[in-house]
Amino acid sequence: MNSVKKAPVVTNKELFIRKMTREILSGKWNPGDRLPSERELAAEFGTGKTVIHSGYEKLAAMGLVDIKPKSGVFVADYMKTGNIETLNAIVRLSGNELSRDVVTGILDLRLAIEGMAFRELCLCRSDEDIAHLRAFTSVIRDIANSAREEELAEYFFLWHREICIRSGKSILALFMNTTHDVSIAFWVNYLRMYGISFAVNRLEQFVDYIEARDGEGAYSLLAEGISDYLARLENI
Amino acid sequence: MNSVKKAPVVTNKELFIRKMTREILSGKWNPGDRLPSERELAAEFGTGKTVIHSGYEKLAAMGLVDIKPKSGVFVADYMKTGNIETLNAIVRLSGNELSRDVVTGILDLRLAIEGMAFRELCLCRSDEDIAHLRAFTSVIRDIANSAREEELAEYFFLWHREICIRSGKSILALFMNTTHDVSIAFWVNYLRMYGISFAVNRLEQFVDYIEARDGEGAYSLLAEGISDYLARLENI
DNA sequence: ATAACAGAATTGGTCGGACCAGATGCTTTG
DNA sequence: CAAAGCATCTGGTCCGACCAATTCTGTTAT
Repeated sequence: MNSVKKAPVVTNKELFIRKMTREILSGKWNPGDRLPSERELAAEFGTGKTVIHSGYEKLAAMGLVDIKPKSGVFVADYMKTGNIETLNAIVRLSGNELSRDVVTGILDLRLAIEGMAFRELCLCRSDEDIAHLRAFTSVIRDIANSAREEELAEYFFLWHREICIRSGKSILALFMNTTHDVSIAFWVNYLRMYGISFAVNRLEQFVDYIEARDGEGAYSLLAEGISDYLARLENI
Repeated sequence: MNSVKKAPVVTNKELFIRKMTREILSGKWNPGDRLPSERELAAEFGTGKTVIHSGYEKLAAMGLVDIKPKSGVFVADYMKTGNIETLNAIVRLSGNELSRDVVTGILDLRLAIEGMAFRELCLCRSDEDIAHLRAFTSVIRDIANSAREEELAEYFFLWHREICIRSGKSILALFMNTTHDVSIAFWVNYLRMYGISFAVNRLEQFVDYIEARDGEGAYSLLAEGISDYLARLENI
């Protein structure tokens, strides 16, 4: 667990992005507010204009900021006009501590998307699909005790993405990918709450349903698991 | 409200991005291929390294390219690791001509997400919600004949996004936003196929269902509309 | 007094070249 | 033959200058 990790150099660009993200998400600025010009901030940070510009571009990609060319940079109404990257930014900032509203929303979505994937997969599954999923599950079980928390969460994410890929509806997989950061935060929480062996057993139950082509069964298991998770959150 | 993003002058950066996007999506490069270094391309395009770097960053955000710091830039396996931005990039490049697979996938997703929003909204709707939606519908009807095709599509997109916003599940709205470009392409097609007045009448029917708190009715109308659209596509 | 207009100031967007540090690969060395 | 050392390659950051569109401001004409 010797996480020497990087962190040796924090660039001005990164510093600027972090500061603005924090200020915007904390509500220091309101949607519609005009932010300081690139030149002002460049002077304040003691850097060139390019650094600030590049940072603003990144913030715009996260949906936190609205750049009006030759006019100014404004705080976006990110809850209305934001995208999934915005959500990822929020998650990154708040670590694994998500508000219950956000968690509920995410899980509703997962149920909608992954539920559809389960149903489709049950209709079109091949023996090879089953074999692959079982092998995948075994791998997870094997590394369960040696892997780091986030690493394990990544595997669970990949397992469920595999469902979307093999369902034949590749768009669903693209959607799963966009929720990557959020999903990792969720799985870390989930694994802490239920324990690893419970979670792995769940995966095997899913495969059983898919093998039996029981789409409704798989869906119900997913729905039940999610509502139980939310109920536990209530009690905390 | 970003409607028209005309580029009066095509910058080198934009030129570079377009060229690479075209080459990657056309299959000239294969996933995993190493792309030319920033310096090489800078020389080829007769520009500085910053331009290429910034362009590569954009391509990475679109999920088309995988940047390995201090090592190289590689073509991403965008169909597996891409996100919705990738899809938007594809749509932008291919104009409004979408493959049937993509359209089907998108509509499945819309049904999953928006269907959930309709059901939720029917449970929690206020009189103010109804009034607002009716007013919105009227506005669309009024401008129907004077607005450009894309402009009108934008309004239909915003109307349906409003459903997600007012459903109370703000995450759903964020998801809708990420599919903006794709959705516009869809609506342009839809309006050509069914005509404007039919489409506007649909909106009013939805409001009627919401007012009656008939979530299943709204869902069925949406599902039936989508499957009819897909059936018509078959026949072309 | 007000409206229209010209030009100045301000804004984001682009650009090229310089420097940095990590990754790579070839050469030398034990 | 393998390991250490070093030259060279890579992307990442940064600066300062220039460009063009927008916005502000002060003047002029009605």
